[in-house]
Amino acid sequence: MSQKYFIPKPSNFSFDETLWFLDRDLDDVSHTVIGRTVHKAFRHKGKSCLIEIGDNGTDLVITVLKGKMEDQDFLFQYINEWFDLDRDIRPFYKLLRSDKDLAILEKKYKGLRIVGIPDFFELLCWCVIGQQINLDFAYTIKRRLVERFGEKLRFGQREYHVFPEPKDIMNLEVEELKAFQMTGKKAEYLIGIAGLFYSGQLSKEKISTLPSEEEMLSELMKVRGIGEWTANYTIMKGFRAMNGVPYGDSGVNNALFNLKGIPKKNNRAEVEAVFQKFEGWKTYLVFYLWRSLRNQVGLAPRMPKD
DNA sequence: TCCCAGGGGCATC
DNA sequence: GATGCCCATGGG
Repeated sequence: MSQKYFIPKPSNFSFDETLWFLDRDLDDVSHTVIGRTVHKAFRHKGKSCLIEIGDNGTDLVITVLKGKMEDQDFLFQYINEWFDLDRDIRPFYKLLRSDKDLAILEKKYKGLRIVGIPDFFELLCWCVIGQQINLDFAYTIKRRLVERFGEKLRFGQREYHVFPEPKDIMNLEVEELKAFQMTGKKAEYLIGIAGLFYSGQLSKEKISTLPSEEEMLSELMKVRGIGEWTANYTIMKGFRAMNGVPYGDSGVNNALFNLKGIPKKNNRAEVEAVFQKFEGWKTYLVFYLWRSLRNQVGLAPRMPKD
């Protein structure tokens, strides 16, 4: 008999939007969407397991498909962070309604919540890999890396992968990582970040205890390979920060061009002016703007030419 | 051929 | 602090 857990769904939460985001038309090795469920393999306290998350109407239903999950608190906390469940997002919708260009985001994507990346090491690796290249290519590189260095879990006909641990990356040579078609600099950053995690100089606990988002940003930006964009992306996706804005992000720029006609370049002041009205909910606005770039699964991004 | 992708480091002034 | 260049690859 497999273990099952239930987490009540909060109001203003759309599991379908969550699934849409996890799937999109991208090839993310970190999880697998099957029907109206998502499968994910991860490691906790040295043990690996595979879980399925589904929806019975009133609850999220978590089934442990393989391995054992003895730490229920960890599991619930993980899913809470992953799907941003314990947040009342009504104030965000109130702010959206106050902007005539953005009000449509509530109507179209009601119940969409931020989908995070709770594993801090995975998150930073993903940031570095994704810098400056298109998403399809970034997911391809990540898949190669995970399939090569991450633990494999087989269940049924499928093979799942756990993200590699710092010790699996820290002693690699730059040339080994360059073979995955990343730049030499990115290879250096990944190896360096893995070393910082292994030595304990960088950890989720350490960043979590900082008293403000500003201090998190400046601490993160001390790390080689982490600039303003990555630091903001990191506090958004890994620390549930509410005012992270990855300025310069092409997705944000494209969305604000589509919705508000704001230029895509040299637009810092105009972009800041939009976000200034969303104090306390800036991260949510970023996420909804990204959502607006794609319609449904399988459809190409909607990005008008200049 | 050129520019852009969910950038960042570095040299140079 | 701002500016320009480099990195590597795929797609338009």
